[in-house]
Amino acid sequence: MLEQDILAGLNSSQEQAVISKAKSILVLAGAGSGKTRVLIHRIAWLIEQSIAHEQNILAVTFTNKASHEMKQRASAILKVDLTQLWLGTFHGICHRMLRLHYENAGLKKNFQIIDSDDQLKIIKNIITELGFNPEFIEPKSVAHFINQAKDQALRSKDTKHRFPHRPDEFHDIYNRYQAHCDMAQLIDFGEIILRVYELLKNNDSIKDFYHKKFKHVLIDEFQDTNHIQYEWVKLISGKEATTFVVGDDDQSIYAWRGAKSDNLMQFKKEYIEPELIKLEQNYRSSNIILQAANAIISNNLDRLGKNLWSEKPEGEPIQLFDADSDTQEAQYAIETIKNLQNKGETNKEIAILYRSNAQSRLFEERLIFENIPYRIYGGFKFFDRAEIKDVLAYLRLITNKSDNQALIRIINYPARGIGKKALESIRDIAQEKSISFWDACLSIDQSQNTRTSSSLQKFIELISNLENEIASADLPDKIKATIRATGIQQALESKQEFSKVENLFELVSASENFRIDYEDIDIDQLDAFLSYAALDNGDTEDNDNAINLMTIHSAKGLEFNNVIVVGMEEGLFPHQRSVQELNGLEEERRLCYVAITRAKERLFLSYARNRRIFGSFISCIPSRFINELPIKEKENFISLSQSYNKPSTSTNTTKNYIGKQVMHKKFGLGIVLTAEGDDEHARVQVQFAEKGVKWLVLLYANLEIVN
DNA sequence: CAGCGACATATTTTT
DNA sequence: TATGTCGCTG
Repeated sequence: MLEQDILAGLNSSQEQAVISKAKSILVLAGAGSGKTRVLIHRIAWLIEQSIAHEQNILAVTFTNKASHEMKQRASAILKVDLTQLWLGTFHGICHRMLRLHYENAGLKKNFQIIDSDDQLKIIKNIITELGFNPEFIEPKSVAHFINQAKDQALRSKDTKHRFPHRPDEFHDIYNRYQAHCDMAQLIDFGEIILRVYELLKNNDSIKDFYHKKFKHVLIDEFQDTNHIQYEWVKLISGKEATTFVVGDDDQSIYAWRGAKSDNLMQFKKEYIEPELIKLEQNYRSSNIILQAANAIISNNLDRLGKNLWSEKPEGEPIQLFDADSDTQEAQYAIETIKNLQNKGETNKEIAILYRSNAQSRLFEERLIFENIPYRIYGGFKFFDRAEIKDVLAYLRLITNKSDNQALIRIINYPARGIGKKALESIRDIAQEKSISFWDACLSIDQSQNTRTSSSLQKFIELISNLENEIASADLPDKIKATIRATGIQQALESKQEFSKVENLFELVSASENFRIDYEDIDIDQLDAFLSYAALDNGDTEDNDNAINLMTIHSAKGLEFNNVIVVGMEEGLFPHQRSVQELNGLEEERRLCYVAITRAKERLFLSYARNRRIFGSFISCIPSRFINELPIKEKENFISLSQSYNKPSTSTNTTKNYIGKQVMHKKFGLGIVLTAEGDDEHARVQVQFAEKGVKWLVLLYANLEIVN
């Protein structure tokens, strides 16, 4: 492989980033500017030029998808299998480190990862145990509190003075929750990072090991890192390491989850003279689309500043559709799709993007009606399906008898006569003797001779026999045996739930394809698979040619020839609740920026004047983001509107004002937000550009409709 | 212990 | 509207 091949086709900024020899490098990469490419090519460059061996490189992403893609593309360029390269998600990398140093991290070899579902269940149990009222101490708030604390590297002993406004119960539950997880050898998502953070902080020899190992640390989507991830990056990079971070503050859309795009600035301040490289040439979108994106995002004040440009032609105008109703909007989307199909566009190059999941329904209905294949992203994850979790719970219990959560899940599924009462007494015994639920089961079994105890006896035998049976079997056989011996398959079949049975066999084939990536880890195949199930959503690349439906959040990182952004209305997008949050509006605007920049060739925007929300119709006004578009340049936009229901003329006139731009002699230019009343009582609420929001009686106000 | 009706609840969710 | 959770009853 020649040097030119790795650098071929890169623009000068991209090349600068790829070959930079600075100690710390901050790449501000605009949407569609080839950021993934730069990361991949830099890894290839470092290896190819023998600047670093692959085992001396650490590359971190946020999603499994991104890390898979990077690994694949990097090894394609180098034409080698990059087995020694540490490339993965924050959680994947940290999990690997915990497996390597489990003892130093205070864990046993068979520790397991729990998802947010399990976490919530444990918290609920603890709230009940402590006798708190879940009406006041909401399990979800507590979960959020705990996760937030862990994201800031805070243990329960620290939270009391850091969050003094929180009720004492929160701190107590956190304390108890962590004790429970430690006992059961379970770690939640936040814990994966926190444990490694503490491990590196407190164990110099392990830290030194990684400082010697990793000479190049590369982080993707840096704007999405939270506090502890940022600190983790600092900890794992030694004095000799080069730190290379890539991010885009304009695409920070996870601030509500604790992501701090400020970390980009922080990096600039904290690292010694980082080389700042901006990737501003966009290769993705037509110029008209790019100009629209730039216009939107320029309304944000909190920006590092970047101006995307493109050598691409203007391209096709953006279509703006003014729909009477949400159903008409759906109809519009379908017509648009059909037109695109007639132009030869394939379905997988068409996406419908919306702000919230509930909006997908109408589009689905129309697509089904028209027999157009579609795919919804971000819905159910394979490993989250109940039947899958049931099978895995059996295996979790077998591999780790102190996993109470797993036991609770399956002790009576399929039903075997161990009800609530029996479980209560198990819980009591476990609490009293400070033992696991499993050990509690064993102790009950010995002491009594009742109906429940014979059911328990059978349960214990089932688990023990299964454990023996699969002890030396390979992974797929372990799963097959579990499906069969536990009666899960039978239970589903008798309920005619055949698609769930199919999923069970999909689980078997998932295990057949599973292999442990890490040779350096001494880990049981089953433990590895269970962790994989917790950390990977099991999404498989599917190649069927279907229309893509997803939220804007899940569209980040993707691109399509044709993008239809629907529901561009005040209250929906920007979402009502975000407008009230601190900096919420700017995040919504970034979301809008992300939505627009997904489009390569054609962009369609639509809003509905009336929408059914929670059962009742409400009237809506177009999103402020529509007004922020450079619509004056008419040739760049096609505005479409169809009125099926002609508004009646004399009465009911206020409705015609909603959303319109109006001119008032005293107050100047404004936009009508809502209206009420008829005839001489008709009033409108106007948001004036300079004078704020006012209610005006139409009869006297002398409003002039501008557009 | 399953099944039903009452009741609240209703952004976004990389791991 | 639609979905999930809770508590009571058969």
